[in-house]
Amino acid sequence: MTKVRFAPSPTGELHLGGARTALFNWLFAKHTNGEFFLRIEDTDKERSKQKYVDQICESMRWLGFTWDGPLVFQSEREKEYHGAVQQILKDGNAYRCFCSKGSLDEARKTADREKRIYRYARTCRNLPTSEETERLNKGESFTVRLKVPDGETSYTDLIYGHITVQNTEIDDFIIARSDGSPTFNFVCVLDDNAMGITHVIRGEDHIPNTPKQLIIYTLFGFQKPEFAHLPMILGPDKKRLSKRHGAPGVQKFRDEGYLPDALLNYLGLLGWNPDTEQEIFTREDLVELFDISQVQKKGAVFDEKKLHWVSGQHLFRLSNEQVRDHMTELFPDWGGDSEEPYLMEIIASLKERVKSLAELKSLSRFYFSDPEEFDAKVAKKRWKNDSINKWVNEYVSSIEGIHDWSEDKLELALRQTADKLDLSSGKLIHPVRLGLTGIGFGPSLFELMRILGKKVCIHRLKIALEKLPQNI
RNA sequence: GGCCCGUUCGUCUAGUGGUUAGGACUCCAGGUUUUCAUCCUGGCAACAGGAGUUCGAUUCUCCUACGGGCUACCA
Repeated sequence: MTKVRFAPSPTGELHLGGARTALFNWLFAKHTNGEFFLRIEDTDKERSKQKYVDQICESMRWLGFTWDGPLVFQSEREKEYHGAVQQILKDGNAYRCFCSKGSLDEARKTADREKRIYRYARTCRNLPTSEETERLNKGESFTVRLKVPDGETSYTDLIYGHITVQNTEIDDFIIARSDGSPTFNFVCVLDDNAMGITHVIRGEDHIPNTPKQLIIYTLFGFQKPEFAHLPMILGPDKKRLSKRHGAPGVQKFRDEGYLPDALLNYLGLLGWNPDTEQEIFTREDLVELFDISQVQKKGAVFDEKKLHWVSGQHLFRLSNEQVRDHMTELFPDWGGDSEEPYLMEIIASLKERVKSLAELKSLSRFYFSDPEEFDAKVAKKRWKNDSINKWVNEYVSSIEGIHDWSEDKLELALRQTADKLDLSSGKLIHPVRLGLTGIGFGPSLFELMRILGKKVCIHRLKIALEKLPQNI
């Protein structure tokens, strides 16, 4: 059975890049009927925060990425890591390094200045046991470095293909810091092995780490997983979208009213495509079609305009009830104490003209309260002079007598009024819309009038007749 | 600097040793619509450059350029 994991470090909220890595892992797991785990990489105690753990979990839930088994925290596995460090030292595949941070920094700077390639000089690689014991007894602090063997390391990436690195390019890297805590490349292997991970799917930025980790797998005799590296998500400047460069967190998209499935759809198509001309996919479609070998190798620029479009497509494919559920989840106050059927009418009239839940909320305002003000630009264009008052008044009189408050009747009344006044219907429709909603766009006038009801319409038009002429 | 990776319209992408290089988003024009949105029609717009292989390269190879990642006692 395939087992994959998403392993964020809780040093920030879940951002787009992380969300996509999680998505591809999740899709891969679901597509292969495997398991998907969530592991919190909190070995960096300085920067890891509980707040971010909570935020990441919340975002994962919002996206619908439920994980199998318990949440794994690296901070809870220190004993295992410590044992492994002792083991690898005992095996002679790692050694204690007494070089100070300061002297290493110095060596690095010197190499830079002299335009040489910096490599750790392996000063401590073959220290005589006596010297090592002596320095240990003196209480000198040390790190533990891996003894990188000669030769080369290669693997076949599920996305990038064969990758080979000469081991001479790999430093004897540190696997345990001077405070005894293990580093990423070491614990990553230990955990993936312990969790039985079969496929490591992560960002392209980990490609250089993979040979290091492969060496550790070999040294411990662990079974190696498959690796797949995902290209980066780029900003408009083609630079990696990262936290430092203001990568938006997943929660921002939720707050702006994007549906999780829309975000998933968009993110899925960013760097992957199932070789069809279809663009809109449900979560189930994605699971069914996902194939990691079709993932693109180059980074992809994030385009919010297209996400916006995808979002609109998803929104109008939902039933009115589904939209209502999303609205009440995101905006608990939305709709106030309005009756269910009223909300359904509202959603039906708006859902295909908006692209996000936030837009729906804002456009629906006039359904719940009288307009507080009238769009000045529209007023200037549509309510130019006093004769508008006369026309609107005439229409109000004509609809006051309507008992069957239907769109047909309302339209008939309007056309008759317009005829009587020798006007094109538009001359009357626009001012009436403005008076009723305060804005110059929205659903069909007669539809929104029907939904608002007779009493509200007449009331609002009377207010408008008083207020709007003041703006002329 | 070194190592690794990449390069088709502005963006996301499809594609083939011979195609009018296809689709989507954006943008523009027109149509529908009482408005907006939708919808429909149309338009702009790409194989990074050079050499080689070949009857023929966007497609295969090499080089260059450009872009990205890594180069920590971060992950």
